[in-house]
Amino acid sequence: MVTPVPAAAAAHKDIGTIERKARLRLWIRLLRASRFIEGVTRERFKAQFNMTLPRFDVMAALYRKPDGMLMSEIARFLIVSNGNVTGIVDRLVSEGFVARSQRNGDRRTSFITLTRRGRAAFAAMATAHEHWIDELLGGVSARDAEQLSAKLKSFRSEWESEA
Amino acid sequence: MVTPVPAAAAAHKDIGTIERKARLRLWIRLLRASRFIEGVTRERFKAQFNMTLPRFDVMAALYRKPDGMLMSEIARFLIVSNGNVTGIVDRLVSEGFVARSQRNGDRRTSFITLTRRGRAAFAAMATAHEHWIDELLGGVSARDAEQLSAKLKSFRSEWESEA
DNA sequence: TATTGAACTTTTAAGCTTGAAATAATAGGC
DNA sequence: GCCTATTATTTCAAGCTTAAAAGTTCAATA
Repeated sequence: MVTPVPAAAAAHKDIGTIERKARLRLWIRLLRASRFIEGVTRERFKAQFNMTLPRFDVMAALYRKPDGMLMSEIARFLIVSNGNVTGIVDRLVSEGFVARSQRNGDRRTSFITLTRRGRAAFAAMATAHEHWIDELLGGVSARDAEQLSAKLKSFRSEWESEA
Repeated sequence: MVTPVPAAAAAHKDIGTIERKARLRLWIRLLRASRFIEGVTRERFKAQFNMTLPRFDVMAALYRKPDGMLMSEIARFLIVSNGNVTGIVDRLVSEGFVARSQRNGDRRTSFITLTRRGRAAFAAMATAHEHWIDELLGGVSARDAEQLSAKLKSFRSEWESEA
């Protein structure tokens, strides 16, 4: 006959299940926080700079690489599809923020670069953006932010090496 | 004349700037991790269940509320626009996973509920989803996950109360 | 050099997303 | 009972996103 042990009720769920639920909860909260922050920044980019998040992201990627990037490099860096980048770069070109420059030797590809105007516009937006994020993440101490960043960095590189 | 003090070069940036940069770095890493995880889960939902992430999200919201939700409640819970939910619920209705039921007394609104079929489909998908997230967040210990969840929870509620 | 396969990009269709405008119904004040 | 403001939803246009297909160019090799 089985003797009931009320205090051990939690043991009905094994350790794996408890861990799994904890990670799922974390994922849901991460997602909600991301959506919230993206919503706020999207609105402000639109209102103050007439800019969208995807275009800002592409400009941010290009800002780090004065010599330019290939379309596929931008896509990989931003973790989006190639076809996606085509449309966004098209719009940035028509706005005069980026340029496609011919690459001698390979006519399949071109280097995408920020124009002078694009660099200036990005610098202004990036400053504002940095302050918005600082405001929105104000509840996170610099120390926590560093620790968490490091954790996320290793998480990413683990996966990237497999893929 | 200013005496150079090489060892104190970092002091040129004040504390505020350092904190701001740390939070920005955190945000960028959060965003990249989210995109990566969403990419993996999107593929698997499509391949294994012919389901999209937004539809799964709506079903997850409804699963918690057997009595149903208003369109605007779903939108608020998922942090998306009202118009967005209309299209997603339309498709879920046509797939037989959710139903709109008349609400006596207010003809503007209806309660959205999961159908029996929707509940069964969701239960299967949710189990798979939970395991995918567990796998993808395997590098995060249950303890870390709990701590971080708590941090994110308070972050959200601070903001929600202001908005 | 002709062919074949790989690399890179664009196009396409379907679906997601937003913000704003349009619709519809309710509630409250007169 | 009307008028008005409010509430809730849908529609719409523009843009974002993906996966798959198609297009273009290059590189290797027979």
